[in-house]
Amino acid sequence: MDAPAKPTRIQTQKRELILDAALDVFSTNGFRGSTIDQIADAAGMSKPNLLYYFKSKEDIHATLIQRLLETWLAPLHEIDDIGDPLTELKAYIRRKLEMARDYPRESRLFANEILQGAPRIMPLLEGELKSLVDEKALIIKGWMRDGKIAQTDPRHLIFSIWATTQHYADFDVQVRAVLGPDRGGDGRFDDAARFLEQLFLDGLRPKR
Amino acid sequence: MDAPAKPTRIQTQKRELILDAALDVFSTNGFRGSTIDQIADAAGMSKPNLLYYFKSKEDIHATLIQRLLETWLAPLHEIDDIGDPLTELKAYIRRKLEMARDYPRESRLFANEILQGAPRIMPLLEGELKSLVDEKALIIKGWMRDGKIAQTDPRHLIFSIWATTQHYADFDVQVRAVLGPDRGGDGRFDDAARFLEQLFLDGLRPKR
DNA sequence: CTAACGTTTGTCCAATCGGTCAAAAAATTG
DNA sequence: CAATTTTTTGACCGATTGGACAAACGTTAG
Repeated sequence: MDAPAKPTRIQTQKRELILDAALDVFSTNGFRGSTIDQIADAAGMSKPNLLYYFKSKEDIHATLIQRLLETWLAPLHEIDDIGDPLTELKAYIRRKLEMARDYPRESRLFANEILQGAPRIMPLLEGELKSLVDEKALIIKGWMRDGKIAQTDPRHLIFSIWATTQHYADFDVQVRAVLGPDRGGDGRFDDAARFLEQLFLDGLRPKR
Repeated sequence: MDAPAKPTRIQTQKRELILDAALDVFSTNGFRGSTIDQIADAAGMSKPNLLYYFKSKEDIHATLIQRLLETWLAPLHEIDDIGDPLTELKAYIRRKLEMARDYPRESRLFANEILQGAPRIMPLLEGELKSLVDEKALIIKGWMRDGKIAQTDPRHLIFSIWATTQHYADFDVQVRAVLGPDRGGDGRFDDAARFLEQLFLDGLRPKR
């Protein structure tokens, strides 16, 4: 009957250590570009030892992806039609930007997966993600009908928020290179936050 | 003295064929995720035959990247302060969106490179790209001083245009999955164009 | 025809890959 | 302590990889 056999303290610790190292490696090299040896090195253990905790490279990656998705969609879940629409959207943009700042590795892991055609999470995109977006698009559409925000395509609005915020994680090296060492430092996320708020609220047309 | 020995007709033809096949393969699998055999298969020739035209996998990739960058920055080059600022920016957004539609493979190749830390093009980002952005940021800053467009950060404005347009190439499978088979079709770029124009011009705050 | 040159491929090689295994080393339990 | 279980590792395996090479094939010029 093979009971699950609850994990020892060492097991949970080491598994966590491996997952953190693997996130480093996978997020910068992609799945195929990463080797078990690299991950084992980064985790400070031998390859067979790593394979004692995870039965394959796929297994590590799958665990990582699954965990990622839970936290990744949380900000979108939080959108509801209770508060003020513009405040709600501003808060969503801010949360997404904070995630790009605080969890850039997760963002890049996700980007790598999508770039390569999402072979491992396609069903999830068409299922859970699509219905979540559909649901939030309806809320946004309601705001538009009530004249609370401008009339536009709610789905492309969501895309544009994803794109602009995740850009600071996924294209980090480019952003840093262009801004130079001065503003490539810590201030760039504050600058981005200010800019995005203005863009999404009022656009570029000058006031008159 | 080893003259360059001008290439035969077959050589230029086959090299082009290989580059096209390699663009397919590299853009969906990344550099390390792609094999010479895959590229050779896609080009309809044997591996040694391919290596007769390019001396290594690196060589193919480098050629591809170099070529990409020439065309990739062309739209940004075209921005000047002769025309009307808002029209100029609208045109830039449109051109970038058309490139995402017509050259998605190039966009993904670039994204893959940046995601992995831009190991092969870092100097170019800090040199050519940075100075080009600096130059255009100055033009945009001028428009802002003249009150032609709203006061904001010109560099983050450029980032947001890159992010929102390239998103439709790099995250294509996600966009399609979320929009569903109906709007995942051909119309999505038109929808995106309409949405982005409104976003960048007037934002989301309702008119009153 | 034949010599010269450009093109193509089958075969091979060393390095690296994901993963196995048995045996040693630690840790835990009685 | 000894017995048992968990953890760690060195050695190894078959498959895949990037690339080399020489031989074969094709084409063209004399």
